[in-house]
Amino acid sequence: MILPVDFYARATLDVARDLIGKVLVHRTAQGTASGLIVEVEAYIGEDDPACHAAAGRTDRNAPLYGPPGRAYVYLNYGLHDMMNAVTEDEGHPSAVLIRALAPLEGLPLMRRRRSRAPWRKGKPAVADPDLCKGPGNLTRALGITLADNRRSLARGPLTIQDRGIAAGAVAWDTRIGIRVGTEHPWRATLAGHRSVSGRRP
DNA sequence: CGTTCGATGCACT
DNA sequence: GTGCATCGAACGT
Repeated sequence: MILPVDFYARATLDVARDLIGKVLVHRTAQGTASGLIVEVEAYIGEDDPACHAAAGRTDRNAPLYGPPGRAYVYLNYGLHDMMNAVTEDEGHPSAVLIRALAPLEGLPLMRRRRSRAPWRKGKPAVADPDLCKGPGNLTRALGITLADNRRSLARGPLTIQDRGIAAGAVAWDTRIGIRVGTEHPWRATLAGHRSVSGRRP
């Protein structure tokens, strides 16, 4: 079942917690790829210094201010596309960053996309549990790009689904990879899962 | 284990 | 011009 817009129109921390164990699916002309969400981070409002809305509204972060249930995709470090799910109500800039998946469907397609990265030329193949480990890696494996920015997650080809998978315990700790706002325990992981990036509580 | 650093594009000052 | 919500390799402990 595809998660409806209502799922996202709630407090961001609740959405983050509930996204653990759901399935991110991307259908493209090359095929379908999907993975179980095992790591997310919440970015909440203009008062959160790590949120892109911290300095107010701009052309780039406008999707954060828009309706919930849309994708907010942006390019980071000139190399990596990051995918967020926009949460809360219009005018309340907040989102959940998808940071890691456990690969489910389309493994050969993911392997092909990962190995196509310029910096992986001539390198050994990525191990299956690592295909979607990290926010830049998962967008590459699923073929998610800036073209998906603002897309509704309630209609294909990019959706998040509830497949009734019984996930384990959710662990909370501080967000990683940021220089400000590190005090908030707004990173949720599927406890101990090996596809989680970085620290693994 | 840990820290450092280059690649790379663009929004923002 | 500066600084990233990164990745992966190189090097130090």
